[in-house]
Amino acid sequence: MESRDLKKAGLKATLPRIKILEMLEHSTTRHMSAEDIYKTLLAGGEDVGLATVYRVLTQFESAGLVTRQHFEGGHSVFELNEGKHHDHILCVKCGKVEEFMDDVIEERQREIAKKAGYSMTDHSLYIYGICGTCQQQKTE
Amino acid sequence: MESRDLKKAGLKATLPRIKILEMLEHSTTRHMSAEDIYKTLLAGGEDVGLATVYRVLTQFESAGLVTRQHFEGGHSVFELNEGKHHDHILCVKCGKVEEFMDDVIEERQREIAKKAGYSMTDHSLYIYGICGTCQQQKTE
DNA sequence: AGAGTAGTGAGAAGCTTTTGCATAGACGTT
DNA sequence: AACGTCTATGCAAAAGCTTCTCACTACTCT
Repeated sequence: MESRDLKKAGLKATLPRIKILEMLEHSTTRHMSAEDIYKTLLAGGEDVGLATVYRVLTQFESAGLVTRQHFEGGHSVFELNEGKHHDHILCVKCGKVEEFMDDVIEERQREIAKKAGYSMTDHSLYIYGICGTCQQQKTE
Repeated sequence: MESRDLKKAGLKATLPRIKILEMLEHSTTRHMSAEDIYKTLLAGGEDVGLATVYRVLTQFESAGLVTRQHFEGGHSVFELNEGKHHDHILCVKCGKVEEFMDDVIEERQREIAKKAGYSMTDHSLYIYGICGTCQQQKTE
């Protein structure tokens, strides 16, 4: 039952919050926009407002349950925070998103920040490319 | 004279384009938002529209004269493209932006993309932190 | 049950960026 | 230098994403 996770995060277990958390846990697409979540909930017969979805996601982010990814094109997607940090590689053709994790880069970033006199709080790394599948379809 | 650069890029040398290019070349802040540029031009007595600034910057980007950086918070900044690729480190307190370049990371990214079956087209790396100056002001 | 507090939905508002359209301007040709 | 064409511009309106406002509902605690 997810309500436990919510309580643990200091959030009341309300219906929209439970539904959204469930959706993030069970969806096949790990990266969903607020709009995606909203539409899926509506399609599932739930009666939520888009504003609530944004509110809840923002709360989840503050609570550390979820991470917000700022993709290009001005919209964000959210993914469940499952402890392990990672970065993203995305296909510019089909929009597929994969995750990866590299200790060399992580370490190197820390060094760079230190050398520049910064105390690093966060970082974001996106690799853009064309995935294997899309490379085969030589359609342009 | 910048009009030569513009022609070389296949763009007509119009006043707004010349002014914007000059601004990018001579500004002390290397990273300017469209709004920044627009306001500065107005303050300088030029009569341009914000739409034109966006249009011109987009054209400059296509022509390779300028690079667009997607910072968090939903707005972009532009910087003159001077050949050398680099990434950014920014202070979350004062908003300062610095540039850095690290071959280890560049190389590593290429490897990661290849391992994932992608042909890398681009990447973006932002390190967020608190800069030296802001760390000293212990105002929370 | 009642009072107080927190959460919600709907729509309006905010921001950045883009688009439509009539006018102004650049460039090659007379 | 003037002309005609075709592109570029400015303005205002629109679009897309996200946040805010507010009346209302649902919960909590006594």
